[in-house]
Amino acid sequence: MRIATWNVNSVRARLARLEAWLAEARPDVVLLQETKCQDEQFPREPLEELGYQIASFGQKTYNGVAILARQRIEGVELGLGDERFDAEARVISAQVGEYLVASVYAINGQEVGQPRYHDKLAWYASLRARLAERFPLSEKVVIGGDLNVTRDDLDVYDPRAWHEKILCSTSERAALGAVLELGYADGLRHFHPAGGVYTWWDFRTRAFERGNKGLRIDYLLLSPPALATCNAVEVDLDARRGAKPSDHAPVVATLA
DNA sequence: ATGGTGGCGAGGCCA
Repeated sequence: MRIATWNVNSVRARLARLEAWLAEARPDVVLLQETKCQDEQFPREPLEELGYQIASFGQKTYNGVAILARQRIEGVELGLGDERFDAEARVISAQVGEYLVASVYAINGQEVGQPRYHDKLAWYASLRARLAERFPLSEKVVIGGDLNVTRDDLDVYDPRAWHEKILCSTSERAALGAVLELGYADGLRHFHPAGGVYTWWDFRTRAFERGNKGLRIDYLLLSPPALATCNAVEVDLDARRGAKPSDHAPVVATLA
């Protein structure tokens, strides 16, 4: 069983890359973020032809999350159950076989201290409450997403440049830490404890091409039973190379 | 401090 998370930065703009990646990597479950389209615009047919069922929670222009799975997707739930945030399509969850999975796209926050930064911290508290209420840690839970926070400086190519900047501030890291403290393992860090493994590289500074000047802001969070069956978590850097990539690379967990 | 690129959708917003 392989479960992946990938911020594709528009599922329509990325369709050819997504199709090629699915055909080659053949993950069993894919948790997508930033699909950037309404559900009726979601390119279902070409992905169904590759053998995937689809559950999507989209909106016009921004955000959007989805679950692709090679087996039945059941019990789909949308949002956090929090009216302050559910106008934005940022969370979808479902049962896929023995796994309870969620695809999560955290608020970016724009800049430390800005209104959206405070929204982000409030959103994180809501996410934590939702997980505590609806995601039993005794189950095999896998939460994948662009969480838009580095866990610590091991996730930052240049910690001095990013010190207390957006994605790296102490309060954001504490908000993510409070989610992990529910009892989730940080899958990628678990298998790469030394850090230096990144998942996002800024287009604007050509941060990938200039030499892996990235951050790790994408996660696979594993409940204890999921961690117990997990053999590896890796970043697929090939998906960040070549023509028309997303600015994020997929993260893939291999589970027994 | 600013701007750099990319996506959406048709000018500016967001990342």
